[in-house]
This record gives sequence, structure tokens and C-alpha cells, in this order.
Amino acid sequence: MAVRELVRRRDANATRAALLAAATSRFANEAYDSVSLRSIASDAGVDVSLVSRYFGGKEELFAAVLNACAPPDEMFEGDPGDFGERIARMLIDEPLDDDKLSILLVMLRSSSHASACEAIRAAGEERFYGPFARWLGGENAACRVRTAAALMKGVMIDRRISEDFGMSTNERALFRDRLARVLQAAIEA
Amino acid sequence: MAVRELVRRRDANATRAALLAAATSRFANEAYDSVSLRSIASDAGVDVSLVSRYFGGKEELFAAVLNACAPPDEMFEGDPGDFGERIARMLIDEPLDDDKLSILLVMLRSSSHASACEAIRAAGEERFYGPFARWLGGENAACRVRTAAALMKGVMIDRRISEDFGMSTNERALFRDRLARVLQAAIEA
DNA sequence: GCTATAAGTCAACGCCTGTTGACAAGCGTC
DNA sequence: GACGCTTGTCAACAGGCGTTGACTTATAGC
Repeated sequence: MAVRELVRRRDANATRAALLAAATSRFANEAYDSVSLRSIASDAGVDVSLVSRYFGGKEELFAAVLNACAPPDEMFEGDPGDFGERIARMLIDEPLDDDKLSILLVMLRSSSHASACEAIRAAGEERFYGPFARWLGGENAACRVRTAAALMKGVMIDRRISEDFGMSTNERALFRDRLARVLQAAIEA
Repeated sequence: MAVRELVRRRDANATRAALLAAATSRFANEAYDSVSLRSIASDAGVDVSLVSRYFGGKEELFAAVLNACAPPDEMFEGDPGDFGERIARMLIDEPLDDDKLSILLVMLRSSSHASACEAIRAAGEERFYGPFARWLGGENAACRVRTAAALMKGVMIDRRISEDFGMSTNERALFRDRLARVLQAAIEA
């Protein structure tokens, strides 16, 4: 969690970046109200007050996190025919703390927080649905993208509730296969 | 929000029930940490202290809410061949505050709260996945159920973020159709 | 090396939270 | 009608929260 280097120099940009990284990690793992500025500052190795100083406040920090999330371009590469397979494997077998999942994680963790919804909606459109739909192309791309994204988010939630989905290895393999097929069906024209 | 009757009589069971109903509504709409006992007590029209007295504390109240959620049997009736259509219509067109969605809503709203996960997992198994799988039957029912449920939860999240999914009426109809097809694919053997 | 300024710390604030124990009021029972 | 148990209110608590302003310290430029 210690995002800040051990040997520190006074560097506002680096501190800002450390705070942003710490905040991204926290907001990707807990809901808005669960995340305290003190925990973020602690992760970054600085005082709480710097958060308000550098970002303005908690809401602005959250917005900054959303804006700092890069579109997960790796998802939107290669043959769309492999999409289901690729994403299913990622969602079920790979660690969830990868940067390319940040945007989706942050979106879903704080989706219940009313005052964050508009920022989430905008960032989601710009940094996920948009690039996704452009890559996919074809008719009703937005609609297909939404369906696939909903499924992805649901799976991420379940994975948080029980790491292995409460399944045996065999069951998980079956689940992965089904997920791959259904994801593929979601995006197909 | 005023769950309590206006003309009140001293009735511990009724008060308990009012608190439970208010809590269910709150936990179905906000994340665990966002829900305050004072807001629940206020909805029920009684003092905060009664929450701790009747349920023990916040965690126990949350557990009681989960245990009080009835399995949404109406979902698990009729022809499984209509499942996708029925559920898609429900998720996209009907209000989300229906009792039969409580269990799923509560599960997903607080899924990020680490200490609630075990209770959520257990309640989900007993009150949703279990009945769902028994109704569905066939091979790998659990796996098929999980896939469909994940998609349902994802759609519920997106609906919270933007009421109309940021879609026109036409797009929403297309989305509903696609969702119906993909949900059906999720549960099919 | 000294100084001005940026960077970071510290302490305090007002507010809200969950929880607790003392108190008041309703209600059934004798 | 008075008693006693139940039901509900009230006030206070300790602790955490976000935010603020005054303070200290490091560092870059001269």
C-alpha cells in the first residue's frame, strides 16, 4: 500500500501522483463513504491535509481518480471474435487489481453513492463505453457494449463477495466457458 | 419513507418490523457505510437507540435484513423459456424498489464492505441462488444461475448510475431485447 | 551561505456516527 | 386506581470524518 517511495524528496507532482494512485486503489476496493482521506494519505505517506490542499476535497479527488483512469485499451484489441474468451479469463483467473480494471471497479464500488453518479456516468462513457463501442463498431454498438459491461460488473461483484465464486476448480472452469460464450453473445450483432 | 403508522401504539413487534422494513429499504439503496442508524430510525419514526436495543447493533441489523429478504419466488415460476423476456422487462421497465429485488439489491450495494461479505454470500446462496437453481434444474444449474445473476446485478448497477441507461426509448427497447436473449443464453443448458 | 518560497506537518474545528445508560411514559394486571 | 413491566425518549459518550489555518522545514536561486 505504500505508494510513496521510502526515501522522499519534496516534490509536489510526485506527491500528487502518489495520492492519486493511493486514492485509485482505495476507491477501486471500497465504496465512496468507506474510503477515508486519512487512509489515502497514509498509503501515500503524507498528511491528510494535503489531499484537500491538492485536490480541493474528497469529491474532487474522486473526480480526479475517474479522470485519471486510462481507457483499458488492451481489452479493445485483437479479434472481437475472441472477446468473450479473453475477458472471461481475465475476470475469473487474473487478479482484479490490474490498472485496466480500475475504471470499472471504481464505477461499480461507488455506484450507490448518489452524488457521484453523474461523474461516474460521464467517466464511464468517455473512458470505457466509448472506446469499447468504437472498437466494436457495427450496428447498435452502444447497446451491445452495455450488455457486456453489465455482465462484467456483475461478475466482479460476485468475485468480491467470494473470491472463488464458491466453486470448485471444475465448476469454475465451466463458469468461465459459459461466461465466455455469454459475453460473446452480448457483443455480437 | 415513513414506514411507521401515524397513529402509533406501543408494540414492540410492530416497531421491530418497521425498523426492519426501513433498514431493508435503506440497505437496498445505499452502501453499508452510507446507511446511518439514525436515518433508519427516522424512517421508522422511532429513536435511534431502539435499533441497538432490538437488533444488537448495525451489523446484526444488516444480517437481520438479509435474513428477512424473502426468496423472489415470482421470478422462479412459469416457463424457463420465458425467463429472459420476463426478467429483462422487470429490470428495465419496472421500478427497482420491488420487494422481490431486495435481496439482490442489498447484496450488491454492500458487496464492497468486507465484513459483510460472508453474510451476503450465505444469504445469497440460501435466498437466491439456491431457489433459482432448484427451479431451473438440469446440469450445472448453479453455474448457469450465477451467470444470469451476475448480468442482472450489472444491469441494476447501471440503472442506478443513469435511470434510463442514457438511452433513447428505441435504444432501450433494443437493449431490453438483447438483454432478454443474453439472459436466456445464460441459463440455457 | 542566506533567503524566499514551496512542501509538508500539526492541531483544532464542527459534524456525524454507533452505542450506552438513565430516565419518562404507556399499558396490562391485579 | 395503583403497581410493575414494557416500550420509547433523551442526553451523553468516544471516536472518526472532512476541512482549515497556523506553523515548521526543506529546497532552489541568488
